[in-house]
Amino acid sequence: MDRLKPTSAPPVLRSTHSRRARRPRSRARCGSWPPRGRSWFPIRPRVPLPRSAMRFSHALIHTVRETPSEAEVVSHRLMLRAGMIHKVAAGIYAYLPLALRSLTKIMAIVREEMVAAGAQELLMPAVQPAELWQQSGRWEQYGRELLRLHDRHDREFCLGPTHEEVITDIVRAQIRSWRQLPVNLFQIQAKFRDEIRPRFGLMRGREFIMKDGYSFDRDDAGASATYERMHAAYRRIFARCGLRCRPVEADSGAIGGSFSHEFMVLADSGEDAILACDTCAYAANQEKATCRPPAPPPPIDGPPPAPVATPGKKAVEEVAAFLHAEPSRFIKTLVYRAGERTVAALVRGDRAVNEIKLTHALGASGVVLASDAEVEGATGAPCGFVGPVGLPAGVEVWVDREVAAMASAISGANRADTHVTGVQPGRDFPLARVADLINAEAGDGCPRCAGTLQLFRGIEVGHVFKLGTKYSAAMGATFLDEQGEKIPAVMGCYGIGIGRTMAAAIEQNHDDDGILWPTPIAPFAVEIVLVREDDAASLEVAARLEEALTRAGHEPLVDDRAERPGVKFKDADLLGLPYCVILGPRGLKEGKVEIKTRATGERLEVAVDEAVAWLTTHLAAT
RNA sequence: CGGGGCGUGGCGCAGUCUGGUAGCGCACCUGCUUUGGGAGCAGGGAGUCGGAGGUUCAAAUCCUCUCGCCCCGACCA
Repeated sequence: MDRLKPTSAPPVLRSTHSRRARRPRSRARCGSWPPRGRSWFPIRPRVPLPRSAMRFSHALIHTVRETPSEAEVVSHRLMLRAGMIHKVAAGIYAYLPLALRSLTKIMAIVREEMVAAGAQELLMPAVQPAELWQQSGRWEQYGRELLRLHDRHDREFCLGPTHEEVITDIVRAQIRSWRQLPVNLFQIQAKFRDEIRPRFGLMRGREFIMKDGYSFDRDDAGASATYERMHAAYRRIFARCGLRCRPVEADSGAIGGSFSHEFMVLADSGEDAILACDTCAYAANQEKATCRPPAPPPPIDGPPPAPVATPGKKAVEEVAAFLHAEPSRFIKTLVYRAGERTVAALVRGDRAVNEIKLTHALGASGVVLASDAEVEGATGAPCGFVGPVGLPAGVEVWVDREVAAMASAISGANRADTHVTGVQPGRDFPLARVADLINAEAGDGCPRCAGTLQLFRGIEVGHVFKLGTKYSAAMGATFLDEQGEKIPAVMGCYGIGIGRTMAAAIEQNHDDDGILWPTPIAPFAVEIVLVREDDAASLEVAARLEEALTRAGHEPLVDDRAERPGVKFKDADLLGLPYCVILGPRGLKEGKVEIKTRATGERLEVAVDEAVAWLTTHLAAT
């Protein structure tokens, strides 16, 4: 501020913040006036560009050349470099103007499709009373991910990680009769989940913007129809956002329920593993995916199990190498604690236990791998030498389907430094509890057809659940049916991570230079690079183009900064708007501008007067 | 919560082992030159070295405690 000495230019003359524009182009041209020091005699452009959000020189867009060290994935890195987001705390971000423009477009698409599919928008509070969560039973179930607060009267609240409780509270107060159903309600709002480890920028934040929708139907058939309608709407939403995405069958997780699909954007940086058939449409999250069940074993009648010394060999790999046998010939016995129960899970030596499947099989709320001491206490054998033959009665034995189908296997002997060979499931230990307990892997057979499963990584951008009556029954969201009978509504719930969708779009659409925005969700449609922003003729054309494009509904961003052209080109590539109009004295001499298509790098020269029409045609096509 | 790492101008880092003038690059400000793919020269502003104790004549540096952030794992959208 103290720099504004009498010699500096009066503010009124700062028609633009362009450094060059507010000082004489050339000292020589001005002779020796002013004699020395700062110029107070700026040349104004003939067509001054007023301050505007669409002028780079005044927009809050601060690009950086260096990659911030915290960014691990490309979307995070590019969003930081392009000045789209600002971290306020771990997993908590401010959305700067550029990001918000894109988010707003995604939200508009979501709204359109949700409304078209029969849903109504509402807005619920972010802060929710503990009471509602106690009614659904989730106050206890939901762990520390639920951020709990106390108000000044010491009453308990939480920050909403999701809104089943509140929506059910609303509907039970509003809905009395079957005539009012079905209803389908959604909101777009900031959610808060106190993630153990937020990471990857907007991909897994603690606060995040989510579209969450909830449907209430009279019966299961109605709920299924709504589910299908939402499923279809989601496909349209993600397609319109320019995402290549695939619905996969999913585990319904803590929200509870019976049937669910996740919408996965395929990306190497994805946190979820997906198995998809190479032949049919089967695709599922690895948490849920099954593979083709094994063929029943040929009947054999081998000798009884024989102990074999395996000193110090604990891991399957070690024992397998020691005995010169394939890991797939082993039975791996993993001891879990599920509440008060002690469970032995038997899987083939080359397989990994899927704890979610095990939890479901047990009907438990969760399982934890037992500690070494617990293992030894329960089985009498040190960890690494536990096996199914001769386990104490207190241990509940669960057998994977593949193990049940093994003709003869090697397992721990329940004695230190010893394994047994020739173990025959069914003969040497009971097959009372058999289930699918393993992670399906790439190369496994498809459960639906003769195809083979392949492994992909994906980012979950949307999730649809059929909830059933879990919340409506617990919280009394009932209505009277045609027979005058009071029954709970059948619910569904439908989420879309808005910020995550934007991040996923960048994951899927970028190159070494920056983002390649899909047109429908690009913050602006076109960037006009003023090669020489101090050139009056260029400014005049830029102003005309900007106005015409705006009138045509195209939202241009004009880079009028007093930077060298190279800087502007690099930033244009980084921001990645679909089209870039390069406007400089060189082309203007022939009445032309250059239009660059960001995604392909194609450039062509068009007459100034044709640029708007060209862009209109091409923007409409994408 | 377990394991690992990092906190030094807005950003990226050096300096810490071996205590002694806080430094570099980018960004920012000023001037001049330059101007179609991240310019050059000159000048300048900006840092309680995450915080609190302690040791010492002297602490970014050594010790103790604490807070924050990042990565791997378990958890989850």
